[in-house]
Amino acid sequence: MASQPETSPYLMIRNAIISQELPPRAQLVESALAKKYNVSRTPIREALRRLETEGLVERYGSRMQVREYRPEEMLDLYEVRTFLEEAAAKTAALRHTDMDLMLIDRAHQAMVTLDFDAAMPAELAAANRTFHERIWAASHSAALLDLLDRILVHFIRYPGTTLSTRERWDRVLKEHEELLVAIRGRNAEEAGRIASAHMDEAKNIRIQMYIDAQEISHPRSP
Amino acid sequence: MASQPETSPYLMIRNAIISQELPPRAQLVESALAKKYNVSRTPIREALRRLETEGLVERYGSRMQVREYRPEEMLDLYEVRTFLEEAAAKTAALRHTDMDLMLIDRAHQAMVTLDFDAAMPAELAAANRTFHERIWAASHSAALLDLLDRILVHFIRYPGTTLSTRERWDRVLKEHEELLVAIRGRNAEEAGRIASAHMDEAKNIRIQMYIDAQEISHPRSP
DNA sequence: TCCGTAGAGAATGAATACAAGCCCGGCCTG
DNA sequence: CAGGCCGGGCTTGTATTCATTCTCTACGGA
Repeated sequence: MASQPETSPYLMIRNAIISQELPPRAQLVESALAKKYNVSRTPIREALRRLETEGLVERYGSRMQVREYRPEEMLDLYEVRTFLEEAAAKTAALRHTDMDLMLIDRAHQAMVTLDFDAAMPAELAAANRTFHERIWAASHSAALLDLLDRILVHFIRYPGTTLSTRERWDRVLKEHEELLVAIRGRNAEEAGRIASAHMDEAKNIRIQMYIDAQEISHPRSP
Repeated sequence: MASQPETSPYLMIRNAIISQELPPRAQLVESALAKKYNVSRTPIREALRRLETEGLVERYGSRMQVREYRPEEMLDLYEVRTFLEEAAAKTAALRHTDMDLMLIDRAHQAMVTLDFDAAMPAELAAANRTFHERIWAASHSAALLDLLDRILVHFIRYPGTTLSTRERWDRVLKEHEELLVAIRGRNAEEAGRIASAHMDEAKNIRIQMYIDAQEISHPRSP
């Protein structure tokens, strides 16, 4: 099976979790993983510990398994992310340099010129992610970046994107534009307000996606 | 030297860093630490990795050393903590249960009845910490608690407390009282505003403490 | 038939052994 | 004398072996 040690066990296990090859509640047995990835237990242990501190893996006693999210955790994650995005927008408004503005603007222009119909969903998501990343960077706060990294790890486990309709995409562009203007004008309160509302929308779409998924798997009326 | 394996190498190294026994930029050599704590390199490695993800230890190439904070990082940490405390207060206002309120109130009463002059600074700090922890708990957000844990790790490395004068202590009590009222009234915006202002004060005191320390070690006029 | 216990097996935790890379110092040459 | 190259030792990374704990199963007795 897997034989070339191209990447670290950490990344391989991480990818296996994200791709659901290792589904939630899957048992993570060191010796089995060691055999699968053709390394000894030592690097596997290290990878599992790291994944544990990231929160992708959980221990029950001494056994470890892939962490399973409950629906209400998704809500928590979105709410906390909303607070962090608000904080990043406020701080970016106060601390940004001209170079930061240029980078944010470029990311914004890249989104504007993207052809929604021709682009893959992953491309849309990546462009959107870049825009947000550049705002985080403009906050020049290592502590804030650290927390954002930590919280965003959990988002990669949710499939799909909240940018799937043209209507939503256009609204995102508009809100990004407003956010950019507020940051450029060093209007921290306004930037924070816009960022917060922006994330709230994403949260609501996510909730709707979840409800729809539930309806499909457990239809109320046949 | 250190011979009884009472606690984990992780905690022992951590304490050594906090107590400055291992000062900033101290080289962390696995074999040396293993010998010092009478364990093999394996648990030492594990401890170092964990401390690395916590941000207390940093790697330069493959070598590891105790992380050194620059003054502006302290500011970042306080600002981010302020955002998180604001978020926790807002969320606690919305989500608290009656039990949460009782616990917060008890922590508050414990602070009120503490005799400022008789108490040790560590006692004052601990009582204050408990009050804040109960508010975090009342947010019922695991994600928020996780981020608070992560950011607060860095605060333990700063010596002293911002509660050293009676005037400050009384003001803290007053603000806690207001915060408690806002949370009880489920007034999220007000609670967030109070918590934010409360942390801003602590930040400013911290900055003043830093300036004073600088003045002493590098006096401007002899 | 069900409960309790004992034992075997497997999993993690720790220690030791082995491999590879890096840095530093000394030596040699231009 | 200066600069570059080579070698040795130290440090981290990985593998392997040993110890301990925990669970699951099977058997025996009430």
